[in-house]
Amino acid sequence: MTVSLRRETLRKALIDAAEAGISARGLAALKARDLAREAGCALGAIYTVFPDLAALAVAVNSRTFRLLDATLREAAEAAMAAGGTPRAAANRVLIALAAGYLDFAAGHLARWRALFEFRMPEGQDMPQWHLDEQAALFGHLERPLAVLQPGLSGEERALLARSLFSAAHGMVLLGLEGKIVSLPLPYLRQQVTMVVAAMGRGLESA
Amino acid sequence: MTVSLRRETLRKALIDAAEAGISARGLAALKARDLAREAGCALGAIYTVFPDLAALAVAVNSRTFRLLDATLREAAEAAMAAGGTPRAAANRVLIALAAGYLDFAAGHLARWRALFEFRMPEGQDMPQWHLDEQAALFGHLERPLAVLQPGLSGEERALLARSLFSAAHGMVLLGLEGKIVSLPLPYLRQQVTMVVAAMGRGLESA
DNA sequence: GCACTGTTTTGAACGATGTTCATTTTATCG
DNA sequence: CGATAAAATGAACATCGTTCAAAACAGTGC
Repeated sequence: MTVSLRRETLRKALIDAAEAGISARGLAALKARDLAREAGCALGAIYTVFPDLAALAVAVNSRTFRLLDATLREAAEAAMAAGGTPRAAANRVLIALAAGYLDFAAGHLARWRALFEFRMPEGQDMPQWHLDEQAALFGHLERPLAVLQPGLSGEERALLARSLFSAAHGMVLLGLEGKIVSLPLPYLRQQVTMVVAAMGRGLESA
Repeated sequence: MTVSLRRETLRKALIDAAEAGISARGLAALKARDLAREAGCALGAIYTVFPDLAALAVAVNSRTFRLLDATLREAAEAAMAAGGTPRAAANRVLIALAAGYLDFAAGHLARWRALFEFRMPEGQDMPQWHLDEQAALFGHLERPLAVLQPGLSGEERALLARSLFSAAHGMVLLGLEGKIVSLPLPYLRQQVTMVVAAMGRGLESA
């Protein structure tokens, strides 16, 4: 009992330290010895709680996904609440989701990058529960799409949601890539909303 | 004279070995000792030709960018040659570029991934000539966009080209991500062309 | 208290890695 | 050929993630 409590405490301390390190210096700076020092434990103690550093990185990414999920949910609800026709609201939600995604990425740059930079070590693959967390993000898009494209089957809608998310993700990714040469955030946001709006119009006139 | 020839030979042998290694086992498997063995040189010899392994990775990526550039040019020309109105041709070119990009990524998966997985070591940044190679890809999109959106300024068109490329890149990236859960290529190609076509329609009706 | 036993924690040690640089080899020239 | 400069070499170093024999600890019976 006390034992597992101690382990749980250490687990949290390690995730906290890893999250802080990633936020400050990026995923590549996740070093076992730094973590042990930061969390106040022995080097080997890390491996009594996580099988390896990859599992710790997944734990951090899982936190980030949950935060992103909450952020997108909030953005969608705010856009939905503004009234208007269902189609207008749905279009607003799509744009709000894209803009919200961009703002999240820009506002938590290092942690957001870690979501996609991270690769499982050779031979292992992502735990299913983490893949599910990722897939859940697409769900935010499916609701407005159901309004805009009521003729689509559930599977078709899921595919389209995935594609739209991916397109927005690409714009955010390449838009934030170079810290120096990249666009100022407001211009980038304008581009993202413009393209998403164009996709919305194009889909309606399909 | 003979000296610089020998260096040039070694340089090519190293890039060849690195390219083969990346193609077969990914960017993460770029190991100095493997390269030296493969290229038939001493470990230290690598550092007489490249300042570090990052520079070697950039050399490989540069090759890949040139190959991608040629592939996209070919795809655009083929789509252009099919005739029809200028607008129809331009729309075809946009779709052909997206599909061509997808096929390139799927057909040279590991090398294509290396283009975007690679990060410069702390403190250094990408050589400008390599950034230029990347930016040149957007140029392929600017020509059809000039037809579809003649009212745009050069800068606006460049921005839009960048955004459209980024959107397509995102779809390809996430579409090819999971080796297991990912879509079969034909379905993915259909999604990409569908979304790109929708963006084209949406932009026309802006 | 103490001895015995099983569990948990620890950090030195291991194997890999990128990079350096004293040493060795090779080339050049008088 | 001998002397000197240039180039190539690979052992050595610093830094990783990870392991595991040893030490510290916790419980139990007497």
